[in-house]
Amino acid sequence: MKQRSKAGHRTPIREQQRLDPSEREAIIAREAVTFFAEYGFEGQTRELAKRLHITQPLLYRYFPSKEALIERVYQDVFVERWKPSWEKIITDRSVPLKARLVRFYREYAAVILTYEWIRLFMFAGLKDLGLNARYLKMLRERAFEKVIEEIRVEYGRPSTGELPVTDLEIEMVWGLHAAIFYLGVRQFIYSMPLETDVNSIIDAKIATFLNGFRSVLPAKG
Amino acid sequence: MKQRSKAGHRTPIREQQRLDPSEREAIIAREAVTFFAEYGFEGQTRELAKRLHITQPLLYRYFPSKEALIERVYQDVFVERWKPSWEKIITDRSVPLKARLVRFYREYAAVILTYEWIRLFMFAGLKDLGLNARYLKMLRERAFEKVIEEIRVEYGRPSTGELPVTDLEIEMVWGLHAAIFYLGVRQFIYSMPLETDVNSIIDAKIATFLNGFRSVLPAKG
DNA sequence: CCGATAATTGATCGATCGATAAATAACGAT
DNA sequence: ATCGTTATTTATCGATCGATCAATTATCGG
Repeated sequence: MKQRSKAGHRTPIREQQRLDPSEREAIIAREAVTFFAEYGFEGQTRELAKRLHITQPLLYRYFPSKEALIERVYQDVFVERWKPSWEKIITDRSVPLKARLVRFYREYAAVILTYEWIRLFMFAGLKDLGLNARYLKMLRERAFEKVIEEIRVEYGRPSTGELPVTDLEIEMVWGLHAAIFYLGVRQFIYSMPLETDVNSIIDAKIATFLNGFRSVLPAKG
Repeated sequence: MKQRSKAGHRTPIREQQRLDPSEREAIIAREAVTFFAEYGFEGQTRELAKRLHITQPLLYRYFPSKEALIERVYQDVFVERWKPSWEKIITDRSVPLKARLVRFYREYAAVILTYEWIRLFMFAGLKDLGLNARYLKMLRERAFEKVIEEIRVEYGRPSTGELPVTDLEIEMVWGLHAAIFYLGVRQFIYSMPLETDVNSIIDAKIATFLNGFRSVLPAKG
């Protein structure tokens, strides 16, 4: 009782049937991102195949196992979406510090405050795997510590090379990160629409962040 | 190949066997909390039974379905652990405002910053169900709006009865809540131990929160 | 138009899940 | 002691899961 074409005869309607392997693989990976973001990693491969209008065994021609497909999702979302240019934005001292932070956090927020990113990151964390710890370690090294260094320089304090980042300083940065991340949690996990513009909130948070940071800065060297 | 008693003969060791239904039910519910917090709601009933040293069908004598058991977990964690005294703490004007907030948020944090609470709340959110939205609606009415009202009074502004809570004000409270909640996420979802004392962080957050709140207060009435 | 290649499907396996019913055995009352 | 109640276990069902393999058919070069 198939209905490949409407009236039994061949229809001119283009129903793409056989695709190039590379194209099919990309389509599967793309759909897997939104699928696992919605249902979690226990989402069934049959359901994913249904969304793709293909049969479930076809998935296994392109990915050796469900776990391999999930790894691909991790790669596409958490690795590929990281912009190396962010690190340049933070350290570009031809731009005023506050403007740099605003630009970085706005761009970063635009990437992570999506249905896929937030939910997949949370699903991964609850499943453990250490993926989150690895990602946040990178985030700390490539972004957070640079932010602290730039603030130190701005206020004429010793470099993080001389005096390592303090617990209080890193905690301040975590607090800012928490505020932004939580906007995504409210939207995409709690299903509570935000009543205020995200960029406005970010700007305000950065302002109070910079203000509060002065009280945790190490003494002048 | 059972080993009910060590050497085949009846041992004097007290191996509680038959329990009062009320007691057994309580034990099951208690273990279900930590079990589902660890594995999520897709955790298998057979695994839960193994932890309880009982057989899986016994669970169905006390709970008609797995879903009913999960509902019980929600009740025990998100409803039973709410302390009505918190609302009194916030509104007790014989105590200075800042001291009230510190006390409330410390006590509240002590309840929600646990492995069970944080993870179950997140699992529930990802599964939807509307539980989170319901809980946060209650949190907003019973706590957040009271906090705002007290700050309004402190600074001689119109009551929330006259002038409803503004988006900016509620956003400030969300920010404070986010900072505290995220401490739990870091610990119990990302498995990243905190390097700073929680109460110290809360105190600091409240200080900057109160400071920042003045800039979003409505004009004097 | 034809034949080879391979993308896709149909059929199915083995394990695992929530749930049910009947059998067993622990405990209190008499 | 023994008898009835019922907490608990044993056995099992039906559905569903990830995964495998052989059959099918769309597509392209000649």
